[in-house]
Amino acid sequence: MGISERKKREKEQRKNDIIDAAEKIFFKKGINNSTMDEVAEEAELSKGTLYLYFKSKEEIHFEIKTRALNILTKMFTKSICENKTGLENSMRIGKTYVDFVKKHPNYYKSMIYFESNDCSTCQFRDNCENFFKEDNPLMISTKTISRGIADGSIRSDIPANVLSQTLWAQINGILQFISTKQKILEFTGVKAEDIINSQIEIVKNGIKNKD
Amino acid sequence: MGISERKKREKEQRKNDIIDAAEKIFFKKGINNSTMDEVAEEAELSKGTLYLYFKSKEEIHFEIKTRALNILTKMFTKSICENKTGLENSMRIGKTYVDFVKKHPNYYKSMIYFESNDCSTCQFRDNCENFFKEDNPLMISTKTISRGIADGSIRSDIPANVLSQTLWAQINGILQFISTKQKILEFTGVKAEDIINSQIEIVKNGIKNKD
DNA sequence: TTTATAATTTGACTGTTAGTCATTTTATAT
DNA sequence: ATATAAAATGACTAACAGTCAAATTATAAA
Repeated sequence: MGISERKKREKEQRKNDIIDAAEKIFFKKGINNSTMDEVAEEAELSKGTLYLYFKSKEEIHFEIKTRALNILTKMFTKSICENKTGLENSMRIGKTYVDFVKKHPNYYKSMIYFESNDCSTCQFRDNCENFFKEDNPLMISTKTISRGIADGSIRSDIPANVLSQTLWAQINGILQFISTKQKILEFTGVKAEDIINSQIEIVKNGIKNKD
Repeated sequence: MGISERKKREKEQRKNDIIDAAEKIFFKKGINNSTMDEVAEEAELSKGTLYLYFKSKEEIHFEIKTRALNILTKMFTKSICENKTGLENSMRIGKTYVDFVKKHPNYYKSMIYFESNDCSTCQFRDNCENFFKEDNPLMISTKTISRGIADGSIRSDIPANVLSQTLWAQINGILQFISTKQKILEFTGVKAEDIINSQIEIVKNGIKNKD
């Protein structure tokens, strides 16, 4: 039946409209200074309606984070060149993540917002949930590293998934530092760029194969 | 005059008692599920009194974070051996941080709680404030790396403060990953220990001098 | 077209909690 | 014993996430 299909589509559309509205508000004022009433007004809906589509404010924010991860996943995928080594592609992925943060600082913020809660205590949905889907940044990184080990460009004494998670954790730490500790950078006269370059240097030397 | 000195001492003592009480409550239930009324009850004071000693709930939490950083600073200081190379001491510092997280998981959580807000938008006090004091973990790390560059154990092409901040950011990322992404570890069959060892391997190879 | 039914939306309302402040209690000085 | 200053109180306010009975709108049937 065509009507129920249309309704489903409309429902999905409305969900997206709400996320759009929330994005505008959250990105402008920060999630903690944004109210559901403001989101409702931006979406031209009543507050009650928001709760027909989402269980909570946090869930809306989770959806924004999911958008962020989807963008990042696509960028990772694009950054891989088939004719380059695994090591080179791994480095390219890292640089792509840096580009992502520069290009989408608000999406990045929505990602790190969740990082302070551990998944075991998360209320409604899982902090890690997005990483059990087939396509996600960590998975892409792991595959790339596997290829790097296979093609001999990356050291083989650390399993690909361990190495991948280590690098993922590292780069997250680096990006979080740069994004949240501008004052330390200023105070010590260090440029974000310096940290990035230093990170690249360390990783390159740290993971390359030395046969 | 003895009385005003005693009063100052008592005031300091009371502040500490309040932080103690808040610690008990926050560590048991998590800061977001703890109320100021609960803290007041634990401290055997009225809620109003809490606000004579602290401007806000967040400020109390900030004090807990400061305690955490003080403990970590002491542990870092202790872990340094004068008769070891700068490289060895840098690695020891990293391992000490891991020990800290194992020994004081709640203090560690109180540290990462602040990491999602960037300093520029912080309301009352600065996310980075603790790092402008003479003694702090990052400063100790920088000094150690400087010595490592001087004694020839650490590569000299990256300035000590840049390298130090890079490693600090890295290890924070690693520890945050391990603390908050247990489900990913489980799902992929990776042990926290594996990540740590992998990190150690990468850093050692990444920063050692190769004359 | 009219009426009945189902789906969707509304916004006033509730409960919770951070933070305030006029009043009371306690400590010090005279 | 009295006056004054310091410290503590807890009832109160404001803000806001989330709810739900009632109203509105869309679809189906007569």
